[in-house]
Amino acid sequence: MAGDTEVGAGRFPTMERRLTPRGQQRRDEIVAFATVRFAENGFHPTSVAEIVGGLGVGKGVFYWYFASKDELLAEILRTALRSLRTAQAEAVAGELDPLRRIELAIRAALRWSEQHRHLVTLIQFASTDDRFAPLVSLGEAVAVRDATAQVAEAVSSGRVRDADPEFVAHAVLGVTTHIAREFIHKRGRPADDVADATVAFVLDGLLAGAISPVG
Amino acid sequence: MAGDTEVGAGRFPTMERRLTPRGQQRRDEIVAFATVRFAENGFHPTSVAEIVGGLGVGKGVFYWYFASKDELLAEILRTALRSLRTAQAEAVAGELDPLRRIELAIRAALRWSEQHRHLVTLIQFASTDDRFAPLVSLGEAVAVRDATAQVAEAVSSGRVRDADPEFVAHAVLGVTTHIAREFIHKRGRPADDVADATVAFVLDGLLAGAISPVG
Amino acid sequence: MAGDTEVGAGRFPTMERRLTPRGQQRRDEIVAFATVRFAENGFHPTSVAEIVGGLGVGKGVFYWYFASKDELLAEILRTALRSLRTAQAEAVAGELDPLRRIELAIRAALRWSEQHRHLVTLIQFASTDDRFAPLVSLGEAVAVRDATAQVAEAVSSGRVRDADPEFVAHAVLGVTTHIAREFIHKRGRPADDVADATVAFVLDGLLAGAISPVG
Amino acid sequence: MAGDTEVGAGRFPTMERRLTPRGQQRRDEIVAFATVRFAENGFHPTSVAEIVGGLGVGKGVFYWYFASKDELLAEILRTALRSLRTAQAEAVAGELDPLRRIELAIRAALRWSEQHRHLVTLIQFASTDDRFAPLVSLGEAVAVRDATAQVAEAVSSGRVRDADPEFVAHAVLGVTTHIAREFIHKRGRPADDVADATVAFVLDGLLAGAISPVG
DNA sequence: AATGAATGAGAGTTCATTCAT
DNA sequence: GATGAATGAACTCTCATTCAT
Repeated sequence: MAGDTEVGAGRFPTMERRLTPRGQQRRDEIVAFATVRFAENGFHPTSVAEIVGGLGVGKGVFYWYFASKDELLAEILRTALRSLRTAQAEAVAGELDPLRRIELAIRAALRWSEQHRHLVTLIQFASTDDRFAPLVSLGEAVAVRDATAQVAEAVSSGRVRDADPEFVAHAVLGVTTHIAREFIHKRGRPADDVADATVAFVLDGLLAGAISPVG
Repeated sequence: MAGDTEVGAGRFPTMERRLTPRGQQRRDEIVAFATVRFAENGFHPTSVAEIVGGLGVGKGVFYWYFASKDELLAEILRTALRSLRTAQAEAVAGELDPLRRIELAIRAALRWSEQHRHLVTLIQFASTDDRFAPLVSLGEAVAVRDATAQVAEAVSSGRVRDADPEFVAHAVLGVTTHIAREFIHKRGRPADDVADATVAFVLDGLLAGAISPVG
Repeated sequence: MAGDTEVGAGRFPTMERRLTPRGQQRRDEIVAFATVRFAENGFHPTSVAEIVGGLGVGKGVFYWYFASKDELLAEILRTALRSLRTAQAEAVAGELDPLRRIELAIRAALRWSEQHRHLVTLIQFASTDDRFAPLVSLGEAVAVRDATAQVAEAVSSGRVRDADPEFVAHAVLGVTTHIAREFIHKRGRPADDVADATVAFVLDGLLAGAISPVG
Repeated sequence: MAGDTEVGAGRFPTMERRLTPRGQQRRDEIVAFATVRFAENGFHPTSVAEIVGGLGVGKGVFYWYFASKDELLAEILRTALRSLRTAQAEAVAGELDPLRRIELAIRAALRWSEQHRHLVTLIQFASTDDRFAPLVSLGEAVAVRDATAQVAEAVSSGRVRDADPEFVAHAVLGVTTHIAREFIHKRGRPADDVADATVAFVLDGLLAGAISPVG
């Protein structure tokens, strides 16, 4: 994963402040609390007053740690995408087979989604807002780039049908994110079960393994 | 498409008002203008003042035709989802083969997305907002129900591998919507080209038709 | 006074809004009330809440008529400077003798200062704030330009000692504004009496007419 | 300069604190930095956070040395006015001729203005704010009182035309301060050149030394 | 049907000041 | 002496909505 630069570096510059352990803890509290509220209530409808009120602190505290409400969301997104990326990187570490890497990445994404449903909701919202969408795109781009490379390799070795690797990578991303929301979040299915079905769909589509051949 | 009831009937009650042709035109203007602004600027950041200002009318006009800003969005969504549904229904009309019906529905969805990118953006946003998400879910539910039925039929006739039809239907929906945004909206690819690749992915997954068998 | 263009046209664009007579009246009320408060309390210490509270109207009213608090001050300044300019222009109208024109302009300025002490205070404050100083400079520039021309003419006809006309014009401006504040505003002396002494000082300085010649 | 009492003793009581040399230096740094920021940015718009941030110290430092932001400005003003007064006193020391004393005081004021433009700006601002204006008035009063005495003496000896000495003193003050801002600060002219013209204007007005007598 | 005017709660943000460490 | 953290009132400004005309 060479060239993996920090995303969204230009916009929403992180507030650089020397923090004591107590300060760092406060900051984390704010992030955690805001993440839940943003996800459950929506970003715009959740006010700064609500956040600091919920934490029982003064308004100034918020602006001591974050330059703005936007910047807080940007930070949440950056952290979330980095976490997802890390989870996937760890899952595929050591695996050389491209198809297995894709499978492991899907499983990792679904497991991550199961554990971070609020972040998934926030990422989805962010991708609909012009100010935050680039952050999400950049975050996704890393995963897509990796998946694209695996597919390309599998295609060239003949183990995957001839298809545009980038297109296929996005198709996999689309399946995975939608399935996570629909089956893991809405219906509470276990990530691992959902992953089996997702991997099957991604590898075989509708037809492969069907009893009677297509007309 | 039996059982197709009007979605979201309870909430956001449509303002029933007898409108003159001139009045209907005004109303349509508002809907059209607001759709674009909501999609480009975001729903929350777009104010009613901006909408009426952009149309050069007074604020009263807005509230003459719509009970609230929320209700306007609800109406846009309802109309949009109905339009998509209609496009798909027309596309599959007369076709009896379940796999062909699915293919045609995908193609119709992509073509519709190409022509209504603002609505696609709005639908995506709406699904992240608790107040509007049910509307979207209900709208999607119709398409999913139909696709589920087709898949079930195809599975029972052995033409599709044994899989949970509803899961597969959602997988198809996930692929289609993500691909529409990524390739049609962001990159401006023609819907028909994208549709070919999408259908291939949905039917064959990664493996089918590969040269060398999987290890 | 050819070339007399509207000052400060670029910054602080006036909010163009069609106003009903009632609206115009409201707007004027705000201007009048704010002028007094700004002058007595200071611009920064006077809040918008104080203004609307004092008028017994809602906060929105302020922003219906003015884009911002800054813009309101800019408008007050523009109006004030235009009023002063007009008063001076009317005072010198028809007079051809350059020295008499200067005298009449001084008298007009002092009389105007007597009647608009709040505006004088505001102009002085504005000239200390980078955002508003250009407005004041531009306003003054008109008067200075005119005075400079009169002085130049008087110098060339030998009726005024050889001096840099622009410098002298500013010197006259400096005397007049300071004297207005010190004697008319602080001590409440009548403008006309003060004007006599001011004119005498400007024309004669300390020495002219002294009994014994300077050493 | 008998009767020269410390001005503004009642308000803004100076924080009496025994300071180490290091402490005194810190304090001076704050004064110097704040003076520039107050002058360039405005007093109200410049926050304490900005000042301590610019010096790279914590907020506590500020409040260790100054009771409040207002008190800091008061101190800056007091120091500035004392400095100006001292400069003038030194300039006229030993000179007995009243007209020469006035001339020397003007020259000293202009030279001081050239070297302390930020302070000049601050003094001007302070005189527009009710809380600080008395400080400035008191500071000016000293100079005016002295000038008034000189003028009175010159008038009684017949070397200056019969005029209200206090009025004339203020007229001189008005010319001098305005000219300093306009020609020294804005246009960067050398103080000594400007002083020549200022003294000429003050002594001769427009007319003295003109070629042809006034009509 | 439509307008301009008004509302006022509430938004995000700032800031002088205080305080525990 | 000095820090980072915290306070919370006050600030400017926005906005969905209502209403008299």
